[in-house]
Amino acid sequence: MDGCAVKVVDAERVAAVRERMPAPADLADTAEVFGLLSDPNRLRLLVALLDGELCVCDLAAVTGQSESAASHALRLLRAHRVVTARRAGRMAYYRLADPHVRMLLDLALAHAEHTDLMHPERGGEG
Amino acid sequence: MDGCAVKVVDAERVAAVRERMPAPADLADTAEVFGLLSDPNRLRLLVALLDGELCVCDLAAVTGQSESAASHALRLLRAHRVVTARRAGRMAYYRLADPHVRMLLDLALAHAEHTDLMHPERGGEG
DNA sequence: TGCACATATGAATAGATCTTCAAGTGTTGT
DNA sequence: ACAACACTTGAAGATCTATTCATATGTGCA
Repeated sequence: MDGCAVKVVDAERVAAVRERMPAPADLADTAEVFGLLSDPNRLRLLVALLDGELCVCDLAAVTGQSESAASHALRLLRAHRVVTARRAGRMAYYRLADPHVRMLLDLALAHAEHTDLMHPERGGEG
Repeated sequence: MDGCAVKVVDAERVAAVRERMPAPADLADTAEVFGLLSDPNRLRLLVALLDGELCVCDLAAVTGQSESAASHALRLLRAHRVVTARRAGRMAYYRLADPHVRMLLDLALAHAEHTDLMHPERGGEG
């Protein structure tokens, strides 16, 4: 149960916190989801999809990246089941597949905008 | 208003979605926060701090990394105001500084564990 | 069939990130 | 002052990630 090579000050606290630590798999999974949201272009893609589905070329246009880049990003998101694709002829319409990611996006963006209002000095985009 | 080099299928939708797209600075900021949460070790650090403050060596012990690695990670988190440090003699006690990050963590972890219960086949840890 | 289109994919390069090791800062106790 | 301690920092190397260009897949239309 203990294989840690560093010293400990408050052994009791450490043990308690370790107890409550989620399973490594859950942590890894969560970190991966956050990782998917950590790229501005992917984030733009997902925000664009909050309103509903869009095809790849429109997603590329909205997010200002090449279709190839968008496709690569969507592929990643698809692999992690964050989005799903619906094919209609030669078009592919993507939509958000994960309500949990939607919540994360809503929460994070609301706070970003809110924080921006409260602390405009931290950076802005004139 | 339009400097995009790719073609568009549904110009109206594209324009509308562009309207609703948050400011680049907000997007960048949000992506950065997600990026901070996208590393398993940093995530562990933050989860450990959900209960309250801890010193660096205990954080290192809880998260199973070297003190150096923990310190580097905490430095990053501090730089982005996700955690703050309180100094007490030669110890440094870190705590979560950003309620918004706390919400993100709660939400994401709850979902990870929940999803794990519902879809255990996606991966598990003995 | 053949061509144009919408998307997908692969390979390669450039850039970012994480971990480690070594050394630095400031504090406590003798 | 000195040494042990808790933490911080810098630099280097290994690994990951993102973007681009070229090409592939598959659809629709003439």
